[in-house]
Amino acid sequence: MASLPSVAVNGNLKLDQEFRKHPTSFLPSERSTNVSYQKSHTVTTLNGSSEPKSLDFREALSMIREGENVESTYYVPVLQQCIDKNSASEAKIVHAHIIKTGAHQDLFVSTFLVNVYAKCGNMENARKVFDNLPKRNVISWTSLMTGYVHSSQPEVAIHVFQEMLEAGAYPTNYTLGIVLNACSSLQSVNLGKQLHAYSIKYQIDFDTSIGNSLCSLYSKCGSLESAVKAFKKIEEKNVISWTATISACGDNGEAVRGLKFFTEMLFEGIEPNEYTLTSVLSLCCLMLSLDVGTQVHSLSIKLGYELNLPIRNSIMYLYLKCGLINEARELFNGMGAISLVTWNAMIAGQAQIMDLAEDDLSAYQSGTEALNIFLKLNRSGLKPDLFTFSSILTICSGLVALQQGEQIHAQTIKSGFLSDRVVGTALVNMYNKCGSIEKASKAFVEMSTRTLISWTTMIAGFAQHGKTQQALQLFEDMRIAGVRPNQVTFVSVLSACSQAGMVNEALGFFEMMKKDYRIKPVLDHFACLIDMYVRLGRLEEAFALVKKMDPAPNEFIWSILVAGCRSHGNFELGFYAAEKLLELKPKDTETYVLLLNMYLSAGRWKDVSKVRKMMKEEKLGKLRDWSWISIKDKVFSFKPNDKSHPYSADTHKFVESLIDQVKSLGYESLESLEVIDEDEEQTLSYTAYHSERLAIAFGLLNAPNAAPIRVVKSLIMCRDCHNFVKFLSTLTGREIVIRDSKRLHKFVNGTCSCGDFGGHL
DNA sequence: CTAGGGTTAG
Repeated sequence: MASLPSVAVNGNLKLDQEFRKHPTSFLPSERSTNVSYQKSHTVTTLNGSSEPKSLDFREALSMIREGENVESTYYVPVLQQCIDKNSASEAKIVHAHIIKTGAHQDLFVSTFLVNVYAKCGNMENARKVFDNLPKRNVISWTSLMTGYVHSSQPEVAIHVFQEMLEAGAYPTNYTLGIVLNACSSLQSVNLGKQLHAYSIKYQIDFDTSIGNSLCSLYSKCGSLESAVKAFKKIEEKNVISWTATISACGDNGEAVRGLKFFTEMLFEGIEPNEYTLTSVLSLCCLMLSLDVGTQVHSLSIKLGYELNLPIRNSIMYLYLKCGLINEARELFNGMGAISLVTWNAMIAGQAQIMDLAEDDLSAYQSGTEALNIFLKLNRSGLKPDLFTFSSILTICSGLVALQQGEQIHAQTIKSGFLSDRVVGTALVNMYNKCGSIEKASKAFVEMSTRTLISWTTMIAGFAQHGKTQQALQLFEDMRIAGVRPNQVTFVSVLSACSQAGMVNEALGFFEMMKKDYRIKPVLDHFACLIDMYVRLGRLEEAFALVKKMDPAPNEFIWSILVAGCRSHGNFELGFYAAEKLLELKPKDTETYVLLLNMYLSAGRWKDVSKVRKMMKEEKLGKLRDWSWISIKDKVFSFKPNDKSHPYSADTHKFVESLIDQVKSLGYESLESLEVIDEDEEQTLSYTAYHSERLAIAFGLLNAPNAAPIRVVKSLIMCRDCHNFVKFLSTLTGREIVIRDSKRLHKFVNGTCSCGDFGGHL
């Protein structure tokens, strides 16, 4: 198929001229004759009864003998079976038989054959048969288009539509529905709107199949209101109409509204089918509502869908989203037949759990679990698809598992899924999160097309790596490319400015966001600005902004201030902020640790012991210092002063010797005031064996020479360790990447990408 | 008409 002129997708099809030739094709009478053609064609079966009988297709074929008086309709039930079984290979056998008996001369049979190949996804054969048709009619055109839409070639479908109009064929309501579906896949609102306009003009916008397609078209293009309008216009709403509307709400994040439609539908006495139920379950995922999910589950069992795979997949995913890992796993193990979607849901669910995990240990566990599932999937014989790859790359990002990530990168190239924009973006993010900005930008540059999220990811990557100029340049490039930044993009842009202390630029972008893009600032934007002032020690300005900001400051904002005031020694403001923090986030370990550190810094020892006592009384959990490093395929984890490993003696000794060596470069160990681990009731913890030091030392001893060291840490790095690692990077000439609970640190030659911000260290 | 995917911040 020749490449499609771009005008067909984005521009004007000159529908008016084409349709004006045949305006009557939209009239209901015309429509019904078209539709009835297919349905009224009587199915005469071999035994003469008018009831179609279920037969094995080979058996059926053997009864149609060459040379005998072949009725073309003999083939109908046989071909129908191919469709039901979705078997293109069986269709080929029947096709061969048809040619032998000469039945391919029959227009009805060959038209049906186009439909069979299209439905079974063999578009080459569908097109071949179509091209050899003695005569084309609306059914063969529409069958061909349906096939292209279902085999993810919507642009070809639209091209076929164009051909059809040029050939002077009459589109039916069903044809228009299919073209609208193609528009949805292409996100081509323009063409969709043209078709909509014509359906209004010829007064068929109330038609069920057109309305259904319009509803999902507008939904996919992000316009829920238009989708609902299209739905309301439909005179005879069927299950599909309701389902389309419910999933439109889900796709646009309005789960509650979707549920309302669902209850309304039940009230109207329309029975939901498997599609409806899966859509409703995905609403439950959005709302994290296990409660509603369980009710829907019971309803689906009542309606006979207990063993339905899509529904089971949805339930399993819901369990994972709600953190019920064991229930999900039980369901997973108990499922006889599973599909790729099942695997994907399992992997994506782990990514979700990882994201929501309270502590790094459980995040790490679900990450490794996901990697295991991915391995099993690869062994199962099924081929991972674009969904699998984007999820598993996200898992690698979370684990800072560069080696696995690189292997998967290779796999995406081989399988061809790297061309997918979401997979490409996930890859860029993986390299970002693993501290490999060069590979990230290479992956970004190599993408053939990019989405807003791709640009944002790359900008964030530069920002995280302290490459402010590149981040801002890319932001310009993005605007020049005509991509409209969103709220998230501006968070990254502002944080880039914040790191570099570029106050005027930051304020400029903040104004640009509000005025030029009409994006309402959210807490995150203010957090960046406040963070910027705090870094520069301009606490008064930070406070001024906090006072007048809208929305009102949350606990994050206050904790930035507390930490900032402490590191700049402004205790008066610091205690004020701490009070606010305590109001918003009481009974929280992190809050108390911040407070404790502040008292320690201020030398208020009585308050220190008071806070400690309170922490005990409140039975607050402890912050656990924990780091891990992955070397080849194995992961090694470290606790502070960890003596549990068989190799720990060597590692400890090595840390001591490293400390001695960096001292000659000018390192002085600070007395750390941070309370990292309360396990041993120490007043001040001994920083020499903070977990990341052990992990780094272990990496230096065991990873290949000159390879970068990558460590993940469960807490924020303390100032002393941060300083230590800077010296270490000079000493060893190695790149050391540490991702702590707040940010990424990439140490090269004595400097860190985080810009040495002391506020939270 | 259906289930599963990518971005930010402290």
